[in-house]
Amino acid sequence: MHRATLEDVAALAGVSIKTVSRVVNKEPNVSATTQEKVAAAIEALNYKPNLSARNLASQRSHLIGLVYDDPSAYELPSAGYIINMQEGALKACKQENYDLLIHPCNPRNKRLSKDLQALVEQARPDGIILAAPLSNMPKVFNLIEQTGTELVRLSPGSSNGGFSSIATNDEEVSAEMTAYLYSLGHRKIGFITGHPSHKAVAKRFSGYKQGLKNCGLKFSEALVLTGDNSIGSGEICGEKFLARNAPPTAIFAANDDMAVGVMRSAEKLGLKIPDDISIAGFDDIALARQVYPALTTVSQPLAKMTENACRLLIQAANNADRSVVQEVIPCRLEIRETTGTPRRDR
Amino acid sequence: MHRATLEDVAALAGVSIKTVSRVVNKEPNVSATTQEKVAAAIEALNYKPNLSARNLASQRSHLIGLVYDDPSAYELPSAGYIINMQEGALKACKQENYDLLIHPCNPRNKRLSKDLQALVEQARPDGIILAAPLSNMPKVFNLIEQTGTELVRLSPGSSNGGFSSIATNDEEVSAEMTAYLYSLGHRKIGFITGHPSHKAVAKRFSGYKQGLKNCGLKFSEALVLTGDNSIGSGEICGEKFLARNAPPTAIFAANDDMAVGVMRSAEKLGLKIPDDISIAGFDDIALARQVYPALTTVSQPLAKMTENACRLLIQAANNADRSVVQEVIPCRLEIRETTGTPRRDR
DNA sequence: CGCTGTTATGACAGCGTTGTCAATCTTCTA
DNA sequence: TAGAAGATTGACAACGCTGTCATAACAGCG
Repeated sequence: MHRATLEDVAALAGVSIKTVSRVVNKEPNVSATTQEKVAAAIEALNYKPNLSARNLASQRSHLIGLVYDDPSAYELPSAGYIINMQEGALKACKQENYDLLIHPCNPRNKRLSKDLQALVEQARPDGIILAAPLSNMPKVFNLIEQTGTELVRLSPGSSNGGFSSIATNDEEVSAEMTAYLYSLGHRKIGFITGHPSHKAVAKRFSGYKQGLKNCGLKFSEALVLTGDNSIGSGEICGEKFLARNAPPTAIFAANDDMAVGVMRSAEKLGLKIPDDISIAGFDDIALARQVYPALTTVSQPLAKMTENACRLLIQAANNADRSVVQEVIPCRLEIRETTGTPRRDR
Repeated sequence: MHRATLEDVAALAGVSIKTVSRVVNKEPNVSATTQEKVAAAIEALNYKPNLSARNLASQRSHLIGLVYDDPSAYELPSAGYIINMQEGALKACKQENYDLLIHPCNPRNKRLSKDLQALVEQARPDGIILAAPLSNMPKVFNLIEQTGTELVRLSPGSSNGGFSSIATNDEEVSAEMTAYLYSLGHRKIGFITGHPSHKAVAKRFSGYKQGLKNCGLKFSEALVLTGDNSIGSGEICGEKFLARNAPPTAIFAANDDMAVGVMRSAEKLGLKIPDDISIAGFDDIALARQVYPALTTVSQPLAKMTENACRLLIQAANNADRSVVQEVIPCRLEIRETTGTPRRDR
């Protein structure tokens, strides 16, 4: 099955291939009548530009690479996270006539550098989106920078002046969640922090402290336990909190998995959620909606983040405009069923 | 940053570009000494072939399209499903030096045809993998066939002679699960079937019937309820079953979501799983491992399926060998904690 | 030693675009 | 109305590779 080329269209429209190319690419300085003739010919022949030829001639690949932690190396709950990121990136790519290359990779693997180099040097995407936690590994983003490929980091732990990034307001929204718990009547709000390597967790913790301060509560080390981001660790921390004589009336966990763990520990003790204990998480993973009662949490605008990142990269590819952009997109409190007014008698 | 081309390598090695091309593509008839010289030059210049140029010249895109139902149009639990499919396809692509284009699409959208046409005619992948349930829509696969793009259908409801496909043994493994419940001592095994449009569900139901037969139990309509594949419908069916005077001692649901619904209904009634009631699902979604107790289910070799599909397509692209292959990959029983010996006193 | 058949190598023409630059045609200004 | 400025169009050379075909080198044979 033969596919129409510029030449075919040009012949039918009675113009040169360059003029057709101009119409296809919406370049200026083509008369209205010519445009119509060409458009008709394109329609008649169902002409679609050949991407390989276009890419070769224009020295661009019209490809964006989305690089993230390989989920098959872990437990699977991160799937929803990845799908959300893909969704946003796909949306932007589709609109801009780009294609998306997904590239899960395992940072614990020694071949990581080779692997990334393969992406950059083989497929040669016009830009790369680097998701957390990879976005916080200098080894990774320096490698990409060296190749000269445009880069946007997602949720960077610390803003590095040299790179564009899209971040969320983890700290502020954590303070907001704390204030929300306060507003329900809670005065003893426990916090479960997570693995320290996860930069976002540190921000959430500091947001919690700020939130207490804003409400006029004072921070107490006794109300903080440390987990490792897993459901199991949340369960253990939950048990510790709830075994106390005067346990907190609300527990805010730095991620959803740990919050679900706390829910399990409460169920085991026969406590009623949220009457006996309010629980809040962070991330809004799919599980947060699937547990019963549904978990109050913070949802991150993941799709929006990758979408904007894509747009940034495509813009840079178009303009050769290498300005550094650092955007912050706010998270949203997702109030569901695990938070409520504390019991009078506690 | 200038990238080495064939010409650069050829100059350094003192041969023609065609010879370098031969070495790169492992074509025959290059002397050992020449090969070494060229290999050294490639190494020295860190030469990587330009895919656009290669694709343009060879009339192939070295791209595989993975087409599946858009998860953002639904609830999100399907994320794990998609990630698994991507995983297998990525593995095969990486090995064969192909790239993967992911293409979620919404079959309820009127622009579906346009959308698929855009994929086929713009990106021009060398092959397309069509996931269920899209793989069962003639409108969809006929459209792709018309474009002449190589196609593999995943889990086709009915084998259509004209297309290659990768399927699972849903029927057999459902019989196996039924037999497993029998072997635990269950003699009254309920089944919850799902939305009839889901072809796989019908196969699972018929497998259940076959399983009963194999065990010498006789099938009874009274032990079958119909849900709609959702958690909620599973909960309702569970309530109906468990409210009976002599409820089944085991319930096998046609998918995990409904099985989780049954778990909820049992919990509400204060029943202990698996002592009071055994529950089994099908799919092995992430949630199956996250609920407590963990759900006994059937896991589908999704990654393996897409991996093989990819291989098939790439082979076809290489050989111009258009033979139709219909492969069946067996599922695995995932025995976890929701199934056990039935109580004596029931 | 000349002939044939095989192996090894290179020259060169595409592949279907885009980018550059020159040519032509209009329109406007003085 | 000549000349300048701008708008419109096309010729042609890249882009970096693969495929085809011609040629060169070399072996085996009578």
